[in-house]
Amino acid sequence: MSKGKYYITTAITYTSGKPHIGNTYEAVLADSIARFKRKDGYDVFFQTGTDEHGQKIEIKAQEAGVTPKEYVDKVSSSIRDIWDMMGTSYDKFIRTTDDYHEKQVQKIFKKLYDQGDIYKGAYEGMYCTPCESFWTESQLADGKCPDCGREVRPAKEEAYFFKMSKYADKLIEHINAHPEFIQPVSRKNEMMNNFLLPGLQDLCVSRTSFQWGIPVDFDDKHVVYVWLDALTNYITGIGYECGGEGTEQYRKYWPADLHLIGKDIIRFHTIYWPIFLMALGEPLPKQIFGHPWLLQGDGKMSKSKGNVIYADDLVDFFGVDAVRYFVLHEMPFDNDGVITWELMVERMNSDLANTLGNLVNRTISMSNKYFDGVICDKNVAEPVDEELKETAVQTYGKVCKKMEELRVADAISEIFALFKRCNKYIDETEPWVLGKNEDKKDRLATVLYNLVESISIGASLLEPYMPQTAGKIAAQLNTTLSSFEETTQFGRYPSGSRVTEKPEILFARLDAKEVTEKAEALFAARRAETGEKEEGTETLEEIIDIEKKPEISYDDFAKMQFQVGEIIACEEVKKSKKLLCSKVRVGSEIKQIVSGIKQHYSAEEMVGKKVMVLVNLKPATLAGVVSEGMLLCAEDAEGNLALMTPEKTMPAGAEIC
RNA sequence: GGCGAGAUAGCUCAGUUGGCUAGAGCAUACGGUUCAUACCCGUAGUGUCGAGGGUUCAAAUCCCCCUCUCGCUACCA
Repeated sequence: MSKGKYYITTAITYTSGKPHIGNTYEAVLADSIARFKRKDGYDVFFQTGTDEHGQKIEIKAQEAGVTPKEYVDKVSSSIRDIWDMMGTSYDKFIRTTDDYHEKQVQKIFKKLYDQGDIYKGAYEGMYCTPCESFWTESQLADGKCPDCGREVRPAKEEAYFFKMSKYADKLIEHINAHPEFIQPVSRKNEMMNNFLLPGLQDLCVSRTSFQWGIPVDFDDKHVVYVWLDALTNYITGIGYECGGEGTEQYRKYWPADLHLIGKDIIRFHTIYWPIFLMALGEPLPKQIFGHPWLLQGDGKMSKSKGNVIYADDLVDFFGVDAVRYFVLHEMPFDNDGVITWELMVERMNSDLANTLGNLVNRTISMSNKYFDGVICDKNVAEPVDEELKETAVQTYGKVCKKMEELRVADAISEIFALFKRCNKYIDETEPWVLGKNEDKKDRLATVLYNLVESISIGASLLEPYMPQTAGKIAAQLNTTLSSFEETTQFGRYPSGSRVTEKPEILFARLDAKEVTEKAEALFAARRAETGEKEEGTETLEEIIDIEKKPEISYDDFAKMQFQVGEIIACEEVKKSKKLLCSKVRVGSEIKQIVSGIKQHYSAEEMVGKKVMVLVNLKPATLAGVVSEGMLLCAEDAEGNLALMTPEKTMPAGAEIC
């Protein structure tokens, strides 16, 4: 009976805050695949969960005045609530703070250390004691400190590293031998060309800069790097035991058949994760699919704009299944999808309300009108019936084919093609004409039977994607949903059954303008709310935390000379995407300074600005152009830059101290 | 700068190994119908298939070059 096991995972969601619709999309996509496979006869295990360690969470908890654990408990359960609301049928919701997970991660770390794959090394390579600075190999000048020219030595700041290079060749081989391993294939090239072929750097797999992580049990100053922690959830969640056989469940389900992840974390899943597994001697997952993103159409989503769309907003407006339909349908295979309120309404009206909802409604209405709701197959067939029946019984095969390639949107379209065919069938058979002629009663009954049966088949196929709706349709038709196998036979609907008297509207038509206005009001309210909070607590917008650097002495600071500079000319650096070359007057001197800010400032608008310049920086050549200093900028979390300018008018050359 | 993807109807996109008047959905217009949630069915479209050149009996499809967009990556003092 069973077609075998199928283990599918989503990425685990980071518990730093409420997930937006993009995260939810992944859960719904995985869910529809899991439900499809389950119904298709596979023994499915679907795992999702939350990733709960790291510095960001430590800081967020501190801000909120709670312990990290209290913080993640709250966020994790809210994420789980959203997944539940969306009807995701996960078999396991793992949290990286679960004790069995933490224990296994510690064991894994120890094992890798004992077998020499993880070694204790120095972070950032070279250290110059007088300057108290770390330098990477590439920063060194003739093997010496670029600052003072003195000898450097390996750093004292210790950290654990993983020997990535040891397994690189094996991984390259594997990827080449299994073209389906990384999906979509375009991602495969990126990984190969940018990381694997040039040679992998060893990965630092421990941190000492914060506490909120899994401690390295034999060296408790260190916590395990979040990715090593997070990735292993895929095995710990189903019972992996380091150094042992693992549970029966583990032996049954591993390796995973599909890791569904966002395209932004492909690198971790296609390089680091397989290498960790190789080191552990475990088989590699069969496929990693980096899905595209769901973007908001009108400008980027941001909390400060107050226009972030959350799953529960959409559910309030449209209902769970409509949202599931939308995210699944609107997401193409390898391009990013767009979400706007207008598009939501359009899909809602044309596909859900008109094509599907109205079809069910009109069919039931006619059944009630002509036969008091009793559906009987009188077997008065006509040639037109054949085409409908054929479409109905063949849909499963078409859906299946699309699902094999993970083309979920296309699979759903196939089902809707059946519903459209039903509408056409009504037009062809003209039941209202048959209804006027007593001799045609039996023909009319047959037509309605065919319709009800076709709709039942469609609903059964729709179940993995829109489970609630499928159930509602079946209930209105007073039947139960069929297995996939059964949808390939026409005529399973029990003749003589009675459909509901009063069909409930499945999807109400919506007015785009009203919805947009309502959404705008919601956002305005939200902005007002965050605005109040800002005033009340003095926390403005988003705060950003960056990695802390070691304390420096005043002498260190005094070495740097900052002055106000006036930009008197500026042009683009031809060969570069990001560089602008400015002529900056600093006192009586004119310096040429190259800066990576082309994406934020045009050459024209640079001219005339008074900016903060680090003037005594050693000159360097960038993209073939000499740069004799540095323009200072502030940078936000998205990488937007703002030049630092004096708050009052100051002459070029004024010292900044 | 390196690697890669893409540019097709107003919009979102399909077009397998080059082959007959280039397609689908939505939106638009017109016609039909009335069971139904002003719904459904049909018809009609418009396209220099990004620009230019080449191979071929034949190119949206292959080759060259150009422009633009996007992704990853490097640089971003």
